[in-house]
Amino acid sequence: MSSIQDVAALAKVSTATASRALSRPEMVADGTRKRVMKAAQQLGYQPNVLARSLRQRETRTIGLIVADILNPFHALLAKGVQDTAEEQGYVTFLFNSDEQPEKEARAIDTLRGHLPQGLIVVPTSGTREHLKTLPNLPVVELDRVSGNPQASTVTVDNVGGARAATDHLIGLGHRRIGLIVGQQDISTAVERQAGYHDALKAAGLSPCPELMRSGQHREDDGSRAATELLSMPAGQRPTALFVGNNEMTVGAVLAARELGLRIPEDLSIVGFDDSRWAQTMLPPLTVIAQPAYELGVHACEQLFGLLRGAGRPAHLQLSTELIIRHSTGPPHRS
Amino acid sequence: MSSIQDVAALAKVSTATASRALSRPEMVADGTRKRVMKAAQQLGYQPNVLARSLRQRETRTIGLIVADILNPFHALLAKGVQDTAEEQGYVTFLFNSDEQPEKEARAIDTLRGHLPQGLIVVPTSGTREHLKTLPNLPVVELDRVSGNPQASTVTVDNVGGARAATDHLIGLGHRRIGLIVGQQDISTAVERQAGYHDALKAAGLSPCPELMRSGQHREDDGSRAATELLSMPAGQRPTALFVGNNEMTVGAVLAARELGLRIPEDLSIVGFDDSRWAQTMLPPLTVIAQPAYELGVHACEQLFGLLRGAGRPAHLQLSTELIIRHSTGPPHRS
DNA sequence: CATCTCAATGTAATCGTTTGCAATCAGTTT
DNA sequence: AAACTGATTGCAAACGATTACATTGAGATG
Repeated sequence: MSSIQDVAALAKVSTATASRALSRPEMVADGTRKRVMKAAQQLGYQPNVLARSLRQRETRTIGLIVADILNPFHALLAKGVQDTAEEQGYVTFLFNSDEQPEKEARAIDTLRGHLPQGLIVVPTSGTREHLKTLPNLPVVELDRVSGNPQASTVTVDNVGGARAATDHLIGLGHRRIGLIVGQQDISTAVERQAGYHDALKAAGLSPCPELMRSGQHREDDGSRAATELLSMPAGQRPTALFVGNNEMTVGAVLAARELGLRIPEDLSIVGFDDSRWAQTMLPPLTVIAQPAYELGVHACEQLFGLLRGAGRPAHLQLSTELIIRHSTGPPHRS
Repeated sequence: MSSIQDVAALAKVSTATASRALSRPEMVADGTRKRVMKAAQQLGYQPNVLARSLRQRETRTIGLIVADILNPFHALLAKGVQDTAEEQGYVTFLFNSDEQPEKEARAIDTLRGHLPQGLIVVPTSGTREHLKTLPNLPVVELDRVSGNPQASTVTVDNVGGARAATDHLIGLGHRRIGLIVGQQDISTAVERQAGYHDALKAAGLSPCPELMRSGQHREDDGSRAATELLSMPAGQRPTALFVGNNEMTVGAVLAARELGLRIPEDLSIVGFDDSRWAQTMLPPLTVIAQPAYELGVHACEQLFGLLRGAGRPAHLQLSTELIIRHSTGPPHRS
């Protein structure tokens, strides 16, 4: 790799002038600038980002930690962030916490040494604690919130979404509606459960703990929870399920199939988060859709706001949309 | 952020000693080492990777460019690479080419300035050209090959996989077997087409151009191609399809449904690449499964081999596996 | 006791940029 | 002609680490 020294030598100027010719063209005489440009071109010169960042104390990188890159929702978040960052000339360091606080801690530690100028994180239960090692870094929490008062947040209206899902089921005539959500230490699970509660109460139904399950976010937790709920005796078994995230929804659908329940005749299902899987499964799934890519974009924009010195943390909430497909219908008489 | 200067000052030693205490403990007296360690601890010292890399001319980072992070296959590749790199203390810069050579060129340019020690890339048609700007960088091509003689490659046995898929269909009694693959400038598409050819020839069937379609890798290209093939008059219409990648397979399945064809009664389908979607669609899809995560792991290991100076490029080919589910069956008499 | 050895530490150069400050020089202005 | 201006350019100091080389001093050796 050729350095700016080489360029300067070839153009017969000092490194200072070479540097200025490339990054502050207006400070340099026309002829000189052209000579330097040409030299740079000839040598295929590419500035060494490390040296530049070191000197300028500005790396033009941001960190991004998602909880599960294999989950299409998170992949979309990541793409939204990364595309937006790139537009602004920023490079994204992408890490995966795999929902494990320890892995997240490691990612944060690694990140620290690379001096990102900001961090976007889909928090786990450990995030609030881990972020204390980065006291002055602008942080945006994405999709979930950790309770850290310093951080900006970009989320969806989980309560409203869950409420809409549950209302939809109630409107179809369901009275025993099961709930399956993720871990109780993740904000989205709690909020979606709250929306479910609200809807039941508003309809004069009393939330019943036996119909509610929570677990990890994984497919098999969803499948286990659904199997439990659906194995209840006929009169007590829920006639509909609201499942709080896409992975668990897959599990729930498979469990229902396993038990020979027809959807929607024997069981209605609403999932949270749309996906191609939801669109193409049979029957196509009724869902609460989230603007995943836009969440990522907005998180990144929020972060750039903070970088430009928009002092106080902001909280942006996007809305969700109920998409009615064919996995929901009136309950079977039983 | 505190620097090694701060640590040195607090421990009352020179920066040289502080540095040694932290990275070459054996060179430093016990007592001093402890003092330095403690000081580092107290200040929450984290070495500045930029400065270190600049001095050591070794960044401990690698670049990874995948073609489509939203495609679960690529997400798995990425995870395999990243997990493996992390184990070795390397950080991965992940970029997305979105199958566009220009985006890939930009990614490579950005990467250059960050001085990665190696690059893993899922090539597009432009890769061979773009890599010329990085003449001395160890490169591993993943999943596809660009024809660059410098690069190591980690791929699957596409010819064999496609042959197995086609043989399976032939074995079931199909004679008019349609082929849908990606762009002809991507090695995997070409190889899978070759495998399909081989199988037909070996069975004494003559490959028929009207039954073969290629397009971009996207779902709608698959759907368009399938619609064309399946709209042929009854006697000419293929009774089975072999589709060369996961995205296009989705499109093909949806097109078949759209046309009211039952799978596998009216149409058998074999896809390339297994996925959750393939497992859970109805009926579950017969596929050629690829070890996606392992591909990523091996690519990373190959790269580390090159970094440690294993001079010549190596070529690793993993095998695929035919998984017979329920999307394939004997042809309907017609 | 002089000398040698070797472990422990310090001094200062280095990596490749950017940038504050000083120097140069041509063209005005007085 | 002296002094001033302002546009170009160069010199050298940073940024924060690592490391070649020099220094120190304590114990071993003759």
